[in-house]
Amino acid sequence: MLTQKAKYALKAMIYLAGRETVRPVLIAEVAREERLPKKFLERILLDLKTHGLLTSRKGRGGGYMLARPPNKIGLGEIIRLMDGPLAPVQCVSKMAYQKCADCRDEKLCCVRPIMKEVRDSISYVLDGTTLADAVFRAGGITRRSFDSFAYAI
Amino acid sequence: MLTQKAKYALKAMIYLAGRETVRPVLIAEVAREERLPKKFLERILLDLKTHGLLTSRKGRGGGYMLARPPNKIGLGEIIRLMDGPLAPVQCVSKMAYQKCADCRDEKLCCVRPIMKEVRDSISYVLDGTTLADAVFRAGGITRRSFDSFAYAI
DNA sequence: TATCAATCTACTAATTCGATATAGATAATG
DNA sequence: CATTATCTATATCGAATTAGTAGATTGATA
Repeated sequence: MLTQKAKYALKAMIYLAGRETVRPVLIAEVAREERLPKKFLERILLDLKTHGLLTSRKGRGGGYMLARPPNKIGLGEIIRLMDGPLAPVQCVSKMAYQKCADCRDEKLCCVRPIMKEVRDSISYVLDGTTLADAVFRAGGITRRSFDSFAYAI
Repeated sequence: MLTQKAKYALKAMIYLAGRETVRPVLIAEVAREERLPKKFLERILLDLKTHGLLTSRKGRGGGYMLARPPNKIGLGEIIRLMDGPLAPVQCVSKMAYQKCADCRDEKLCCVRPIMKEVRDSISYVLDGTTLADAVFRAGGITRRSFDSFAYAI
Protein backbone atom coordinates (compact mmCIF):
# COMPACT_ATOMS: atom_id res chain seq x y z
CA MET A 1 0.00 0.00 0.00
CA LEU A 2 1.08 3.53 -0.76
CA THR A 3 1.17 5.83 2.24
CA GLN A 4 -0.94 8.96 2.17
CA LYS A 5 2.31 10.85 1.83
CA ALA A 6 3.18 9.18 -1.45
CA LYS A 7 -0.35 9.51 -2.77
CA TYR A 8 -0.43 13.21 -1.92
CA ALA A 9 2.98 13.67 -3.50
CA LEU A 10 1.78 12.08 -6.72
CA LYS A 11 -1.32 14.22 -6.80
CA ALA A 12 0.64 17.38 -6.14
CA MET A 13 3.28 16.58 -8.73
CA ILE A 14 0.74 15.68 -11.37
CA TYR A 15 -1.16 18.86 -10.55
CA LEU A 16 1.98 20.93 -11.03
CA ALA A 17 2.71 19.12 -14.28
CA GLY A 18 -0.78 19.80 -15.55
CA ARG A 19 -0.80 23.44 -14.59
CA GLU A 20 0.15 25.47 -17.66
CA THR A 21 2.21 28.34 -16.31
CA VAL A 22 5.72 29.65 -15.98
CA ARG A 23 4.95 31.13 -12.62
CA PRO A 24 5.45 29.21 -9.40
CA VAL A 25 2.35 27.63 -7.90
CA LEU A 26 1.27 28.24 -4.31
CA ILE A 27 1.12 25.38 -1.84
CA ALA A 28 -2.28 26.71 -0.91
CA GLU A 29 -3.53 26.36 -4.46
CA VAL A 30 -2.36 22.77 -4.75
CA ALA A 31 -3.88 21.95 -1.38
CA ARG A 32 -7.19 23.53 -2.32
CA GLU A 33 -7.46 22.07 -5.81
CA GLU A 34 -6.36 18.58 -4.87
CA ARG A 35 -7.98 18.69 -1.44
CA LEU A 36 -4.82 17.91 0.46
CA PRO A 37 -4.06 18.95 4.06
CA LYS A 38 -1.98 22.07 3.60
CA LYS A 39 0.49 21.70 6.44
CA PHE A 40 1.20 18.12 5.56
CA LEU A 41 1.60 19.08 1.94
CA GLU A 42 4.22 21.64 2.94
CA ARG A 43 6.37 18.90 4.37
CA ILE A 44 5.90 16.74 1.33
CA LEU A 45 6.80 19.44 -1.17
CA LEU A 46 9.81 20.39 0.88
CA ASP A 47 10.94 16.80 0.79
CA LEU A 48 10.49 16.69 -2.96
CA LYS A 49 12.50 19.87 -3.23
CA THR A 50 15.43 18.71 -1.13
CA HIS A 51 15.57 15.63 -3.33
CA GLY A 52 15.73 17.70 -6.47
CA LEU A 53 12.29 17.16 -7.97
CA LEU A 54 10.98 20.64 -7.25
CA THR A 55 12.32 24.15 -7.05
CA SER A 56 10.76 27.00 -5.14
CA ARG A 57 10.72 30.77 -4.84
CA LYS A 58 10.06 32.53 -1.58
CA GLY A 59 8.12 35.65 -0.96
CA ARG A 60 5.44 37.39 -2.99
CA GLY A 61 4.95 35.73 -6.34
CA GLY A 62 6.71 32.66 -5.01
CA GLY A 63 5.67 29.05 -4.94
CA TYR A 64 6.73 25.68 -6.29
CA MET A 65 7.71 24.49 -9.75
CA LEU A 66 8.90 21.22 -11.25
CA ALA A 67 12.67 21.06 -11.39
CA ARG A 68 12.61 19.05 -14.63
CA PRO A 69 10.19 18.73 -17.52
CA PRO A 70 7.26 16.44 -16.71
CA ASN A 71 8.36 13.81 -19.19
CA LYS A 72 11.63 13.48 -17.29
CA ILE A 73 10.07 12.67 -13.94
CA GLY A 74 8.93 9.10 -13.41
CA LEU A 75 6.28 8.17 -10.90
CA GLY A 76 8.54 5.47 -9.47
CA GLU A 77 11.05 8.13 -8.50
CA ILE A 78 8.44 10.04 -6.54
CA ILE A 79 7.13 6.99 -4.74
CA ARG A 80 10.60 5.80 -3.81
CA LEU A 81 11.40 9.17 -2.27
CA MET A 82 8.27 9.07 -0.16
CA ASP A 83 7.86 5.42 0.74
CA GLY A 84 11.20 3.79 0.03
CA PRO A 85 11.89 0.89 -2.32
CA LEU A 86 9.18 -0.45 -4.63
CA ALA A 87 10.32 -4.02 -4.06
CA PRO A 88 8.14 -6.18 -1.81
CA VAL A 89 11.25 -7.44 -0.03
CA GLN A 90 14.60 -5.67 0.40
CA CYS A 91 16.59 -8.54 -1.07
CA VAL A 92 15.17 -7.98 -4.56
CA SER A 93 15.47 -4.20 -4.55
CA LYS A 94 17.78 -2.77 -7.20
CA MET A 95 17.94 0.67 -5.62
CA ALA A 96 18.19 -0.39 -1.98
CA TYR A 97 19.33 -3.99 -1.85
CA GLN A 98 19.73 -5.55 1.56
CA LYS A 99 20.16 -9.16 2.55
CA CYS A 100 17.29 -10.68 4.51
CA ALA A 101 18.43 -11.26 8.07
CA ASP A 102 16.75 -14.63 8.37
CA CYS A 103 17.70 -16.01 4.98
CA ARG A 104 20.12 -18.90 4.99
CA ASP A 105 21.09 -18.81 1.33
CA GLU A 106 19.59 -16.30 -1.04
CA LYS A 107 20.04 -18.60 -4.02
CA LEU A 108 17.91 -21.29 -2.42
CA CYS A 109 15.15 -18.97 -1.21
CA CYS A 110 11.85 -19.91 -2.82
CA VAL A 111 10.16 -16.60 -2.09
CA ARG A 112 12.79 -14.42 -3.69
CA PRO A 113 12.45 -15.27 -7.39
CA ILE A 114 8.72 -14.60 -7.25
CA MET A 115 9.18 -11.32 -5.46
CA LYS A 116 11.71 -10.39 -8.09
CA GLU A 117 9.01 -10.83 -10.69
CA VAL A 118 6.70 -8.65 -8.64
CA ARG A 119 9.32 -5.97 -8.26
CA ASP A 120 10.08 -5.94 -11.96
CA SER A 121 6.47 -5.59 -12.96
CA ILE A 122 5.84 -2.79 -10.47
CA SER A 123 8.90 -0.99 -11.73
CA TYR A 124 7.87 -1.57 -15.32
CA VAL A 125 4.67 0.35 -14.73
CA LEU A 126 5.85 3.06 -12.36
CA ASP A 127 9.25 3.81 -13.86
CA GLY A 128 7.71 3.61 -17.29
CA THR A 129 5.13 6.28 -16.53
CA THR A 130 6.12 9.92 -16.27
CA LEU A 131 4.21 12.90 -14.97
CA ALA A 132 3.64 13.83 -18.61
CA ASP A 133 1.99 10.47 -19.26
CA ALA A 134 -0.15 10.80 -16.18
CA VAL A 135 -1.36 14.27 -17.12
CA PHE A 136 -1.97 13.25 -20.72
CA ARG A 137 -3.95 10.19 -19.69
CA ALA A 138 -6.07 12.25 -17.37
CA GLY A 139 -6.88 14.54 -20.29
CA GLY A 140 -6.22 17.53 -18.09
CA ILE A 141 -4.15 19.29 -20.70
CA THR A 142 -4.03 19.15 -24.49
CA ARG A 143 -1.19 17.48 -26.27
CA ARG A 144 -0.08 20.68 -27.94
CA SER A 145 0.03 22.87 -24.89
CA PHE A 146 1.89 20.07 -23.33
CA ASP A 147 4.74 20.04 -25.81
CA SER A 148 5.49 23.65 -25.07
CA PHE A 149 5.28 23.17 -21.37
CA ALA A 150 7.19 25.71 -19.34
CA TYR A 151 9.23 24.48 -16.46
CA ALA A 152 11.81 25.77 -14.03
CA ILE A 153 15.47 25.67 -14.92
CA MET B 1 6.77 -3.96 1.31
CA LEU B 2 5.66 -7.30 2.68
CA THR B 3 5.53 -7.53 6.44
CA GLN B 4 7.60 -10.16 8.19
CA LYS B 5 4.35 -11.88 8.94
CA ALA B 6 3.53 -12.37 5.27
CA LYS B 7 7.06 -13.38 4.41
CA TYR B 8 7.08 -15.95 7.21
CA ALA B 9 3.68 -17.22 6.12
CA LEU B 10 4.92 -17.72 2.58
CA LYS B 11 8.00 -19.54 3.76
CA ALA B 12 6.00 -21.77 6.06
CA MET B 13 3.37 -22.58 3.44
CA ILE B 14 5.96 -23.34 0.80
CA TYR B 15 7.80 -25.50 3.28
CA LEU B 16 4.64 -27.46 4.02
CA ALA B 17 3.97 -27.79 0.33
CA GLY B 18 7.43 -29.11 -0.31
CA ARG B 19 7.41 -31.57 2.54
CA GLU B 20 6.43 -34.96 1.15
CA THR B 21 4.32 -36.52 3.84
CA VAL B 22 0.82 -37.44 4.80
CA ARG B 23 1.55 -36.73 8.43
CA PRO B 24 1.06 -33.35 9.99
CA VAL B 25 4.17 -31.22 10.34
CA LEU B 26 5.25 -29.70 13.65
CA ILE B 27 5.40 -25.96 14.11
CA ALA B 28 8.76 -26.56 15.69
CA GLU B 29 10.04 -28.26 12.57
CA VAL B 30 8.92 -25.46 10.29
CA ALA B 31 10.43 -22.89 12.61
CA ARG B 32 13.72 -24.74 12.78
CA GLU B 33 14.05 -25.50 9.08
CA GLU B 34 12.97 -22.08 7.87
CA ARG B 35 14.58 -20.21 10.76
CA LEU B 36 11.40 -18.49 11.85
CA PRO B 37 10.63 -17.33 15.41
CA LYS B 38 8.51 -20.17 16.75
CA LYS B 39 6.04 -18.23 18.87
CA PHE B 40 5.34 -15.77 16.12
CA LEU B 41 4.96 -18.62 13.66
CA GLU B 42 2.32 -20.18 15.91
CA ARG B 43 0.17 -17.10 15.53
CA ILE B 44 0.68 -17.02 11.81
CA LEU B 45 -0.22 -20.66 11.25
CA LEU B 46 -3.25 -20.28 13.47
CA ASP B 47 -4.36 -17.34 11.35
CA LEU B 48 -3.87 -19.35 8.19
CA LYS B 49 -5.92 -22.13 9.75
CA THR B 50 -8.85 -19.97 10.79
CA HIS B 51 -8.95 -18.67 7.24
CA GLY B 52 -9.09 -22.14 5.81
CA LEU B 53 -5.65 -22.56 4.29
CA LEU B 54 -4.40 -25.03 6.85
CA THR B 55 -5.80 -27.83 8.95
CA SER B 56 -4.29 -29.15 12.12
CA ARG B 57 -4.27 -32.09 14.48
CA LYS B 58 -3.78 -31.65 18.17
CA GLY B 59 -1.85 -33.77 20.60
CA ARG B 60 0.98 -36.18 20.09
CA GLY B 61 1.58 -36.86 16.41
CA GLY B 62 -0.26 -33.70 15.56
CA GLY B 63 0.80 -30.70 13.54
CA TYR B 64 -0.24 -28.67 10.54
CA MET B 65 -1.16 -29.65 6.98
CA LEU B 66 -2.29 -27.78 3.92
CA ALA B 67 -6.05 -27.71 3.64
CA ARG B 68 -5.95 -27.90 -0.14
CA PRO B 69 -3.48 -29.28 -2.67
CA PRO B 70 -0.54 -26.94 -3.26
CA ASN B 71 -1.58 -26.16 -6.80
CA LYS B 72 -4.87 -24.80 -5.46
CA ILE B 73 -3.33 -22.25 -3.13
CA GLY B 74 -2.14 -19.02 -4.71
CA LEU B 75 0.51 -16.85 -3.12
CA GLY B 76 -1.74 -13.82 -3.49
CA GLU B 77 -4.29 -15.43 -1.23
CA ILE B 78 -1.72 -15.93 1.52
CA ILE B 79 -0.38 -12.41 1.30
CA ARG B 80 -3.86 -10.88 1.35
CA LEU B 81 -4.68 -12.78 4.52
CA MET B 82 -1.58 -11.51 6.26
CA ASP B 83 -1.14 -8.00 4.92
CA GLY B 84 -4.44 -7.05 3.39
CA PRO B 85 -5.11 -6.02 -0.22
CA LEU B 86 -2.39 -6.23 -2.85
CA ALA B 87 -3.53 -2.99 -4.44
CA PRO B 88 -1.36 0.08 -3.82
CA VAL B 89 -4.50 2.10 -3.09
CA GLN B 90 -7.83 0.87 -1.75
CA CYS B 91 -9.81 2.38 -4.59
CA VAL B 92 -8.36 -0.03 -7.14
CA SER B 93 -8.66 -3.13 -4.99
CA LYS B 94 -10.94 -5.82 -6.36
CA MET B 95 -11.14 -7.75 -3.11
CA ALA B 96 -11.40 -4.82 -0.71
CA TYR B 97 -12.55 -1.80 -2.66
CA GLN B 98 -12.98 1.42 -0.72
CA LYS B 99 -13.43 4.93 -1.98
CA CYS B 100 -10.58 7.33 -1.21
CA ALA B 101 -11.76 9.81 1.39
CA ASP B 102 -10.08 12.76 -0.27
CA CYS B 103 -11.00 11.95 -3.85
CA ARG B 104 -13.44 14.33 -5.50
CA ASP B 105 -14.34 12.19 -8.48
CA GLU B 106 -12.84 8.80 -8.97
CA LYS B 107 -13.24 8.98 -12.72
CA LEU B 108 -11.14 12.11 -12.94
CA CYS B 109 -8.39 10.90 -10.62
CA CYS B 110 -5.09 10.78 -12.45
CA VAL B 111 -3.39 8.49 -9.97
CA ARG B 112 -6.01 5.76 -10.07
CA PRO B 113 -5.62 4.37 -13.59
CA ILE B 114 -1.90 3.94 -13.08
CA MET B 115 -2.38 2.25 -9.75
CA LYS B 116 -4.87 -0.03 -11.40
CA GLU B 117 -2.15 -1.14 -13.76
CA VAL B 118 0.14 -1.76 -10.83
CA ARG B 119 -2.51 -3.74 -9.02
CA ASP B 120 -3.20 -5.88 -12.04
CA SER B 121 0.40 -6.71 -12.63
CA ILE B 122 1.01 -7.60 -9.00
CA SER B 123 -2.05 -9.79 -9.02
CA TYR B 124 -1.00 -11.36 -12.31
CA VAL B 125 2.18 -12.60 -10.70
CA LEU B 126 0.97 -13.48 -7.22
CA ASP B 127 -2.42 -14.94 -8.05
CA GLY B 128 -0.85 -16.71 -10.99
CA THR B 129 1.70 -18.48 -8.84
CA THR B 130 0.67 -21.33 -6.56
CA LEU B 131 2.55 -23.07 -3.78
CA ALA B 132 3.13 -25.88 -6.26
CA ASP B 133 4.82 -23.49 -8.67
CA ALA B 134 6.94 -22.03 -5.92
CA VAL B 135 8.11 -25.43 -4.73
CA PHE B 136 8.75 -26.64 -8.26
CA ARG B 137 10.77 -23.57 -9.12
CA ALA B 138 12.85 -23.95 -6.02
CA GLY B 139 13.63 -27.50 -7.10
CA GLY B 140 12.87 -28.73 -3.63
CA ILE B 141 10.79 -31.63 -4.82
CA THR B 142 10.69 -33.67 -8.00
CA ARG B 143 7.90 -33.30 -10.48
CA ARG B 144 6.76 -36.87 -10.06
CA SER B 145 6.59 -36.98 -6.31
CA PHE B 146 4.74 -33.79 -6.62
CA ASP B 147 1.92 -35.16 -8.70
CA SER B 148 1.11 -37.70 -6.04
CA PHE B 149 1.28 -35.18 -3.29
CA ALA B 150 -0.68 -36.10 -0.23
CA TYR B 151 -2.74 -33.43 1.44
CA ALA B 152 -5.31 -33.11 4.16
CA ILE B 153 -8.97 -33.45 3.35
C1' DT C 1 9.09 48.51 5.28
C1' DA C 2 4.99 45.72 4.86
C1' DT C 3 3.51 41.64 3.27
C1' DC C 4 3.47 37.36 1.32
C1' DA C 5 5.02 32.77 1.12
C1' DA C 6 8.29 29.25 1.80
C1' DT C 7 11.07 27.03 5.56
C1' DC C 8 12.28 25.01 9.89
C1' DT C 9 11.69 22.91 14.31
C1' DA C 10 9.31 20.38 17.23
C1' DC C 11 5.56 18.08 18.96
C1' DT C 12 1.75 14.52 19.26
C1' DA C 13 -1.73 11.11 18.90
C1' DA C 14 -2.94 6.91 16.80
C1' DT C 15 -1.79 2.85 14.67
C1' DT C 16 0.96 -1.00 13.23
C1' DC C 17 4.72 -4.24 13.58
C1' DG C 18 7.13 -7.81 15.49
C1' DA C 19 7.21 -10.12 18.57
C1' DT C 20 6.89 -12.63 23.77
C1' DA C 21 4.53 -14.55 27.90
C1' DT C 22 1.41 -17.23 30.00
C1' DA C 23 -2.13 -20.19 30.53
C1' DG C 24 -5.36 -23.48 28.66
C1' DA C 25 -7.50 -27.12 25.72
C1' DT C 26 -7.14 -31.50 23.43
C1' DA C 27 -5.68 -35.81 21.74
C1' DA C 28 -2.70 -39.86 21.68
C1' DT C 29 -0.02 -43.12 24.18
C1' DG C 30 1.86 -46.08 27.66
C1' DC D 1 -5.87 -42.74 33.83
C1' DA D 2 -1.87 -39.95 33.93
C1' DT D 3 1.34 -37.93 31.08
C1' DT D 4 3.05 -35.54 27.47
C1' DA D 5 3.06 -33.51 23.05
C1' DT D 6 0.91 -30.17 20.59
C1' DC D 7 -2.09 -26.68 19.12
C1' DT D 8 -5.18 -22.52 20.89
C1' DA D 9 -6.13 -18.21 22.94
C1' DT D 10 -5.43 -13.90 25.08
C1' DA D 11 -2.81 -10.27 26.83
C1' DT D 12 0.96 -7.37 26.80
C1' DC D 13 4.91 -4.64 25.26
C1' DG D 14 8.25 -1.65 23.08
C1' DA D 15 9.67 0.43 18.95
C1' DA D 16 8.75 2.35 14.74
C1' DT D 17 5.85 4.56 11.48
C1' DT D 18 2.09 7.42 9.94
C1' DA D 19 -0.42 11.36 9.49
C1' DG D 20 -0.72 15.07 10.79
C1' DT D 21 -0.60 20.27 13.73
C1' DA D 22 1.41 24.57 15.74
C1' DG D 23 4.14 28.27 15.64
C1' DA D 24 8.20 30.88 14.79
C1' DT D 25 11.49 32.34 11.18
C1' DT D 26 13.59 33.56 6.99
C1' DG D 27 13.78 35.57 2.63
C1' DA D 28 11.90 38.02 -1.54
C1' DT D 29 9.52 41.73 -3.63
C1' DA D 30 6.61 45.56 -4.33
